[in-house]
Amino acid sequence: MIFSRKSDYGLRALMYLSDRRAKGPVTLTEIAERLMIPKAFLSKILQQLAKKGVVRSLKGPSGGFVLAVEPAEITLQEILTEIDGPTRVFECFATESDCTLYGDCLMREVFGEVEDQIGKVLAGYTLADFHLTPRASESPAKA
Amino acid sequence: MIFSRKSDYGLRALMYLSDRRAKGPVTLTEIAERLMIPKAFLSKILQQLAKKGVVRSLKGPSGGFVLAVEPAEITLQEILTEIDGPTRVFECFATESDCTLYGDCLMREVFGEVEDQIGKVLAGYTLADFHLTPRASESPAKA
DNA sequence: ACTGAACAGGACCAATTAAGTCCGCTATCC
DNA sequence: GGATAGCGGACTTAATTGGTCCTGTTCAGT
Ligand code: FES
Ligand code: FES
Repeated sequence: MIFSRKSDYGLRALMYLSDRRAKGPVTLTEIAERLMIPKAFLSKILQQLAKKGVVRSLKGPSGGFVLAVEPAEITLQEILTEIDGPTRVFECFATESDCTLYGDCLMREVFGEVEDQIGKVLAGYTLADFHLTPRASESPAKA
Repeated sequence: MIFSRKSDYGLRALMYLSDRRAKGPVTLTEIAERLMIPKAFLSKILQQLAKKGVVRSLKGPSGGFVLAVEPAEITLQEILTEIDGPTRVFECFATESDCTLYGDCLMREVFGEVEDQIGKVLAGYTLADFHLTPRASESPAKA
């Protein structure tokens, strides 16, 4: 699996925050319950995203998390990289006498290409493209 | 890491076999030593490739492994799939009430696209494109 | 100031998967 | 029939991922 469960959780949490930004901070507990994500684990993920500036966290009563970026301004690639770190494609273990160690093994080129293609796809989507349960639930905020 | 160490080992072993096919079977021991791969582990990998028909194994004295396909006829994608299984990109854990579970979440589309792109790159190379130590060593077979 | 609601962060544990080993078995060549 | 080479299943170890816990710290409301 290229992307971890952590990414799944984080991404969905961001969708949730995206959907209800402008409604004030949302608590960890709410997100975790609604999205069926282990609370303590999600806490870590959001902390991480907070440090990267993707979300902002407010302490104290009536605190919680709010999205700190415009949904249309952050790409899927950025999100997944913040959560999982850069996508490592392949690491060669060749030592002297195997492969073209001294220089220009084709492998490096091939896997670089793979990495680029992945990046290109992911950079083509922003958080604004994604929504949770677009047809069900929700309070009638705009309807 | 998308591709495992197993893939690295297997791929390099295939390069090795590719370079010296037509020189008769090569023993596991030789490959393992030359390529600095744990012998017992490489054994498993080659067994697996033998079952898939990528290499052929000959038992007994003067046995060993030979490539069973034309290097130009097998793509990188095929090789890596035989070794690591299909590349899984993402698995969503959404349950009722998160995401568009009921149907058409964009995620599925995005990650399908990623998978396609990876496949496309890897399918563009064949084993014939790769060689070990092209400039060093080797007996003067064709030189 | 005090209380209680929230997040912060470090240490820790559990589950899964990847990597690697062992050993008795089978086929083959001479 | 013995030495040589691969087979295959069970096993162990190491690494990564997923997840918990507990002790802070911050802050709104009183
Ligand atoms: S096979 Fe690893 S660098 Fe070429
Ligand atoms: S976020 Fe998982 S299916 Fe949509």
